[in-house]
Amino acid sequence: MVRHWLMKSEPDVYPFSQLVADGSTHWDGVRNYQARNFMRDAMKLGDLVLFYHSNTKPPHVAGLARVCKEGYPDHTSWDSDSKYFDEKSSPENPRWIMVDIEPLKEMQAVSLADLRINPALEDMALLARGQRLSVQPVSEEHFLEVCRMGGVTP
DNA sequence: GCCAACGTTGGC
DNA sequence: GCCAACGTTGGC
Repeated sequence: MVRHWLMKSEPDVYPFSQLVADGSTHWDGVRNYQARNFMRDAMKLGDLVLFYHSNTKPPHVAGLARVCKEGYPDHTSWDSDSKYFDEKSSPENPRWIMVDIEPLKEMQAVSLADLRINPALEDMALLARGQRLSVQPVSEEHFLEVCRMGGVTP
């Protein structure tokens, strides 16, 4: 079964266009346990991803991506030169996990405001007050609705 | 730039 | 195990 996800990236740091240019990327730097657990335990090859641009005006869903490698240790966690360095993580005992994703389709940007006013997305986790998970599950129904709003079919 | 919401840390 | 202090996220 293909699952559906939403992953946040700040476009100043890593925009969807960069993913398209790169062909694929490893999703390093997640340092939140809940998000890590999703990547470690639940994300599977071929799962579909809404690529969301946060901390920009306006925040929006920017494209569709797909998981192309399942969870494995995030090597930046034991790289003391990395801004994601965590002294409690090591190659022998990695604390943080990443997946690889690849671009699937570009889409028309769907702004957060447009998501909010769509009654079909009322229960979407992204829209819940105060939520800030950078990797989160999306129901198939919500996923397809966002795709429709962005003018793509997955 | 502000600040609400949330997660983590560490003293006790 | 509690909880205050602190740091981060991320919309506005």
